[in-house]
Amino acid sequence: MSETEKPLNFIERIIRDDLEQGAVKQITTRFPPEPNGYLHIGHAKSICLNFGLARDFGGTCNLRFDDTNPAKEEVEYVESIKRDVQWLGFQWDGDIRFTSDYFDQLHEWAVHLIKEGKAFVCDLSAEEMREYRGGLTEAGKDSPYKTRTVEENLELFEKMRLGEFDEGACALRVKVDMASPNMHMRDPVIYRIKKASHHQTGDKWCIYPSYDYAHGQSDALEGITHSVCTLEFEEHRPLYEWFIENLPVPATPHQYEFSRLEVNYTVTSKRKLKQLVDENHVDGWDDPRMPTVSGMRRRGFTPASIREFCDMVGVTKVKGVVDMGMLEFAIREDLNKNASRAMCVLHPLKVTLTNYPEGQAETMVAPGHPQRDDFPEREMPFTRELWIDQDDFRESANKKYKRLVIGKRVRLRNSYVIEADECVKDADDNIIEVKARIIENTVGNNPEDGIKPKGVIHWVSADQNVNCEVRLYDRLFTDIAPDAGGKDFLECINPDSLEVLSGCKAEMSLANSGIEDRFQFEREGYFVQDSKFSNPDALVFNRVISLRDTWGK
RNA sequence: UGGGCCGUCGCCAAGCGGUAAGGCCCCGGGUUUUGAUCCCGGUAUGCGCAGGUUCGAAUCCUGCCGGCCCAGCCA
Repeated sequence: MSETEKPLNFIERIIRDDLEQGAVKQITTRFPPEPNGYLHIGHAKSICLNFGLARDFGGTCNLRFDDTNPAKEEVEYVESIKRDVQWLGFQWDGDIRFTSDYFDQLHEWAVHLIKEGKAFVCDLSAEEMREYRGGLTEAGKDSPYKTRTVEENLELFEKMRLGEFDEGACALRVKVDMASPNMHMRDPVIYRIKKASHHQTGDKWCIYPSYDYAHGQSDALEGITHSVCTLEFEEHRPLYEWFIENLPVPATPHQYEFSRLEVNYTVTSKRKLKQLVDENHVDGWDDPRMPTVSGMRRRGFTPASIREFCDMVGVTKVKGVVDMGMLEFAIREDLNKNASRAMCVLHPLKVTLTNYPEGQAETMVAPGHPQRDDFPEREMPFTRELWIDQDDFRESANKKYKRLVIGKRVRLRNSYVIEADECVKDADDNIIEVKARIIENTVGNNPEDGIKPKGVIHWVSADQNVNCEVRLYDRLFTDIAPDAGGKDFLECINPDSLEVLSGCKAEMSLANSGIEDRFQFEREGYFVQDSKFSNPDALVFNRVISLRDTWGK
């Protein structure tokens, strides 16, 4: 019992201690995406972490859009993010929050900092500011505008707010320490002019708070106890704390950092993902090959499998790259347990059973799931002409090949054992038909002559089946680290990442499947009915993931 | 080169001074009307390296080495 308990990660341990020591009564976390792109697998980890923490420790988790940069943000993104969070199985506490909800308070506190002599309006240009900031090894120097009086700063800041200055003409900066070895402490900008209308506040503002200034204060306003973010914000923590100490905020949240999730053979950079979409390398943000939450949804991943994957990889401060195989394991594990089985022939090859009467048909019955009895049985007609997969027949083969070979037997899944006699070829020497015979009385029984077939193949009646299109996906990139420095990730794109198969033949039970229904096409893999291209008259299935294959096709 | 952080099996990851969990991958074997699933078994005398403290060190100390991040009016 206790030996199977999962050890707590470092953040869970901090929370457990805070709760035990009474540092906090109840925890509140938040997932704070910027609505400037679609969520990807890395965000999924953050979502699972933040919402999971709240769930496991009896707290709550907010969804807050960090919308301080109207130039890059859009409502389309906030809508997709809301949908993705819910699809993943989480519900935020109360209403959706926006950092922009706090613009008034944030502005008021900026004025407060000015009055305290801790903030000033700086007229340095961006380039000048960079020069004054100094370098990694040398201290920066004070802005010549740092000595402006409180009154002057108040007046200038008000003029900024009123739109009297052009973008970039000046910015509000906080007086921290130009000599700090931490670059973020060198009098950072907390308000800048951006004459862009905002998706939430419209044209009310033309000055917007910076992330560093807005984030911690928003956390404080929402009563966030544990503000969890990724490693690159580690150096921002002293600044985060500086604001909390220097402003009359209602709470004292604390920031903790963990390493972001990366998966090999893919990219998780919003910029690159957006580029793939904008330059049409993929079919939109929800292309089934994309590592976005919407792409994975369309690909056929289940929310549970993504949660399980995030759980498997753990939470640490170690930068690492998780093997794609782990993600594949998570979805296979879920679908193996929960997807109903079906047969679908991807590359049809006709088999004519010469000893089976024309016009005759019997009904074969197959379990919906081999290990579960709560799935309804499937019925399928068996007829003289069938489809099997081209890969499942060879004129001759060595003994390792366990499928249909001339002169040999094979079991048709859930049906008869058959033996091949000959094959028919076209003018180009392509095999276009196999002539075979059923072995009598082998449905549910082994052949009476004791010659058992080596293998089992799937099939579909050539008379009654469901025609469909099947889309096979492979990894979007051929390089194990398309994101790694130096290379152009676009050149790593796998030209064969999508293979569209039309004229596939599926068993009749798939005729009434619905959008996003998932199946295991036996011996092939897991498939989902595509939410974009599939319709009742033209079914389209996406391969979520192939079956584990230790033989290698 | 200033500062911050990180180095335990091919990949994730436990371990918090008492003698290296687990998962993925991989390799054997068993069951099987899916070359799937499932079930058994195997895989670090060693924890970046070198010293030191200790009866005892992945865990403590010292010094190195390696990697990542920071000089946006992005988040």
